[in-house]
Amino acid sequence: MDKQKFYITTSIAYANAAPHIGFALELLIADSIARYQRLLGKDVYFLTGTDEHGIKIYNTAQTKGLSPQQFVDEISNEFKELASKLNISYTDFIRTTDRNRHWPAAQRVWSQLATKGDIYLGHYQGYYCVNDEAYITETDYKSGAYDNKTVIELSEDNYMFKLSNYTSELQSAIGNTLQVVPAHRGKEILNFIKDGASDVSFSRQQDKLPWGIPVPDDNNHVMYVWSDALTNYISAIGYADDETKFNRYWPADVQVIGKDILRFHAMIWPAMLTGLGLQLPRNLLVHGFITSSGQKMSKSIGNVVSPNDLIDVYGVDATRYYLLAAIPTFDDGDYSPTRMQEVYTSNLANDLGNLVSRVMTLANKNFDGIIPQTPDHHILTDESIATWHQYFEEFAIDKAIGSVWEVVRNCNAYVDATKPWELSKTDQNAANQAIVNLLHTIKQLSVLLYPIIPDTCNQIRHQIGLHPINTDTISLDSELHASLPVGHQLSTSKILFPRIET
RNA sequence: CGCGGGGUAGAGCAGUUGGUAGCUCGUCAGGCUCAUAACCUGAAGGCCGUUGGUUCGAGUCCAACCCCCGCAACCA
Repeated sequence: MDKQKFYITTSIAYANAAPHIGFALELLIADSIARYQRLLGKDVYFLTGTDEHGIKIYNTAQTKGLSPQQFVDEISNEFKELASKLNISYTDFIRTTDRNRHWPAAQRVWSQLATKGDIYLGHYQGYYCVNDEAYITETDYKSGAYDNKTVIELSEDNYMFKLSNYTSELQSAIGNTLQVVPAHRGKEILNFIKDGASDVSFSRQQDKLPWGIPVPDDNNHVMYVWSDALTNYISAIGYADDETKFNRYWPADVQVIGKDILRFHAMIWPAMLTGLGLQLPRNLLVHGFITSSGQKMSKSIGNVVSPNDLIDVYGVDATRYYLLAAIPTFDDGDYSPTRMQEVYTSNLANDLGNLVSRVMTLANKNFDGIIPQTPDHHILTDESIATWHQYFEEFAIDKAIGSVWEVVRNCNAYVDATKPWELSKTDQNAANQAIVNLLHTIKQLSVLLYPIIPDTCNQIRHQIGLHPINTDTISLDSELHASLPVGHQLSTSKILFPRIET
């Protein structure tokens, strides 16, 4: 295997509730990057998964009368179903309850850090809610949410991780060996640790947290979230049991996360890796949150948007398009039914769908769908292709899509400018030429948009008589530049995005 | 209090090193008929948060202030 590797991860979703649209966004960002990298011919390893330990899960399972394992099996499946419904091209799905792959790796990480002296027995001081049987944060406590419950302040033995030892390493890594995208998120972290990072607790007492990975050599303790969940990124690729695989794929090229878990991924995780003597992930891509009609999504407001509902009404690709194109990749974005309808109708049905439809009809009417000549004009310029590449390399998915849409609009303008239906009355050859030029561009679009709306791209390719994109064998250059051969037969035309009335 | 982000046409956003303010959607008016009543062209619409400063000239630099959002460490 001489292909260049590309390792990309999403965060692992916490398996205590049904999938949220925010996680759909994260899956899609990662998926579009993974697909793009495959177009470049790389051997892409795309990891996602679920985080299945912790007191919340333990308690929720009890409430439902299920064992914790039964419960997380169910939830984990829901996440897998969402991923397949969204057409996510992941290559691996890691679960933190996986005792064959994950536990040994997490325990190995622990032992190595302990041997190095980075883990010590210290004290956790904080709040604990007796009713919920859960540790809570000071912020939670002060928020008022626990006013009716019994909250005690406690101090107990916990294993701590010497994050404080790694302050200077983190400071020199962020923005260099570890790129935080967008860069201002990195600044946020640097600012935060400028007076030094504090140690974090790595374990909880087994009697209070019965659902987790045992700490090596101490039965009274169970791993707390950081040492457990963060290691998924290396446990999945064989940190404990497959050195060859591990050496091939680590370090990760991109780790996609939400802004809520930035600190853990930009501080604790790189510190752990440094302690283990491993390289840091090259990029940490931080996306924002989705608001619902301008408001924070919350159950109490009742404005939570389910990714499944969107897919049911608009289809996978329209959902993918909305989340990737209409939500800025690096910032918060808004979802509203009105905007969804607008984006669907305007961009997908009118711009793209109608373009394909009108060109197919022209091709059938003018030369029975049999390609009569080769293109002589490029609507898609090399410059546009370069821009597309650049945005994908920068992970600015929304901008990459925007650059392609310019081409779509240029195609529509080109149809109107050349007027093949009029030309054909006086100069059939010129009319055919314009149509061939358009078909060639549509073929190119089916490649450029593949990372975003893969099904649609393959449908377009089917209509113009081409095989689906096969990223195992693709050569991006020839796929983009080779024209449909003279004599090539197009297939039948079909509406890509039917109008949806609401 | 502190740190980070943001305040630009009705809405959502771009605006590189300072030099006549752009894009998408929406609105209005034309054009076209190949197409999913789709497409194309044009127009209207902005004291670029406020005030002061630097400059021949600032959305773009400096200062102060106002408003919105996030973070404020164990939230899995």
